[in-house]
Amino acid sequence: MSAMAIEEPSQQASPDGDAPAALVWNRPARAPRRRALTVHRIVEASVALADAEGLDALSMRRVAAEVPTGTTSLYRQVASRGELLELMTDAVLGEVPPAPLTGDWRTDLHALATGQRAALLRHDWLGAVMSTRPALGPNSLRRIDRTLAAATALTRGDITLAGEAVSIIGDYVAGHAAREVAERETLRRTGTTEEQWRASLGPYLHRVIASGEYPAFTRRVVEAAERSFDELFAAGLETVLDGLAARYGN
Amino acid sequence: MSAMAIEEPSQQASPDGDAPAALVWNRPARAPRRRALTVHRIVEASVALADAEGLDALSMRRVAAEVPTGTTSLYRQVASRGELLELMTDAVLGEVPPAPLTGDWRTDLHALATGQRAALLRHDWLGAVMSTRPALGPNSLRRIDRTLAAATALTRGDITLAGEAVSIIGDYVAGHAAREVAERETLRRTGTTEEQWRASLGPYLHRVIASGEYPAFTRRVVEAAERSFDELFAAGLETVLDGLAARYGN
DNA sequence: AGCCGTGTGGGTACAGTGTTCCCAACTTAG
DNA sequence: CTAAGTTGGGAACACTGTACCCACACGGCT
Repeated sequence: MSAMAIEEPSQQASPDGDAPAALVWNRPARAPRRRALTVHRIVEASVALADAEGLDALSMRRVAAEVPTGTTSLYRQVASRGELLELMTDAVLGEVPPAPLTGDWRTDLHALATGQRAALLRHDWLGAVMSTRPALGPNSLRRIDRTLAAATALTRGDITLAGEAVSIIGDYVAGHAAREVAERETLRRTGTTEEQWRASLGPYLHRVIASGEYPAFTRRVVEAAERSFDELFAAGLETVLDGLAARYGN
Repeated sequence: MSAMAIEEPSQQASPDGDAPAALVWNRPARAPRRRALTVHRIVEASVALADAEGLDALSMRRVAAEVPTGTTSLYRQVASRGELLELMTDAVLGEVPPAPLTGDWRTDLHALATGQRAALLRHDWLGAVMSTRPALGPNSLRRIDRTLAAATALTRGDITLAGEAVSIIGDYVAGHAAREVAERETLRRTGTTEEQWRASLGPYLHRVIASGEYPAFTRRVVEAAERSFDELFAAGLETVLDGLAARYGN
């Protein structure tokens, strides 16, 4: 995201010793000196790759090819693929820092939840990683901290109750995003568009409906109005916030 | 679960033709005739294996070894590993059929949500699978149908709103269970007990706290009372149901 | 009674995975 | 100009899912 200007650690940087600079730049053909292999560069390439092709495509060899570097050179910067996933998680959680709190718990929790959802949708692998290993990096902690602070305004200072509230919101957001991402993932995996997928489901759905064993489901499929994920999330989040207000709040 | 008694399709079963039965049982050493390889047996073994050793251990070769049969014989009953996962999902969703509805939406939705959570906790791989591919098997549909029916009592017959409500509850349940399972999974992966894990986190947590950048998180760690997952789920579910009551209800 | 087509079980092979061990090459210090 | 040491990367190992193909046992026919 932030274009970090990487300084070349060349001889010019040395404070004294007027070396013949012109000659330095005329070095063999060795390229302008390969940038050092850093965790940052590895994580950046990994996030781009996972965004574009999914977690399955994120093999160490593919990452190395994208950086580019040798496969096993990665292991000098990163202990394992798992650790790389953790670094990626924290990196993307830091892309958009949480806005400063307004003091109104409902506004603040709404904004934080929406931001979390945005991150989960922007990187569809994020949910899968976070539901496997706990996110403990600084960016993750910052988000948790701000959310707790916002919830404390709701629970009138009770930190235990604030923790409960944060868990409840977090669980809902994670669950909702997971379902939305699952649908995308299915389309990608089967390589179909939404219409094609729906069409391929058609015959089976008809049999299900014809069986008469699922009357409510049938009504749902036949009668119910279509709801977008955005609408559903908006409704769900309001519902949860209403519940929290009733339970803890004023 | 249900101990299905599988009939041996031996020659004895053939109605006529008094074959010399004694000789049949004295066949080479070919065993008393191997049970036929069925999807059922494969799924059963797969569920057991995934429960015991996790999804990562569920390779086709391991499954075949457990059944037992040859690896590639599995592909005659099951098209791919993905399809096997779908079959496993529906199998475990059918283990405990949903109780008949009482008519009180709150009681019914509570029971259905609790049952769903129980399934997700009983098989810790279930959440990961369901958040990758949509569950469309008969047992899954039955659960969805019953939940929709229960929610329809809340929304006074509006099936669109009932669909919303079901999504919201489902998302919360899935999110909560995912977090609980993630913790278990982490312990298993690192091969530590909860205390060991906490201890290994200690130094890092102290640095985090000492940094002073996460005041609310620090309060949470230092002051907040411990909440079990069961307590949290109970509180969260009540909160969501409260919210639904306020939004749709009477 | 003998035979033959059919379908089931399974071995081999291929392209890929994460990771460890080791070595070569380049940079810097003296 | 040499010595030390850090960094990059190749080869190998024990795995993975799955396509292809081949034996073999059984049911129905002649």
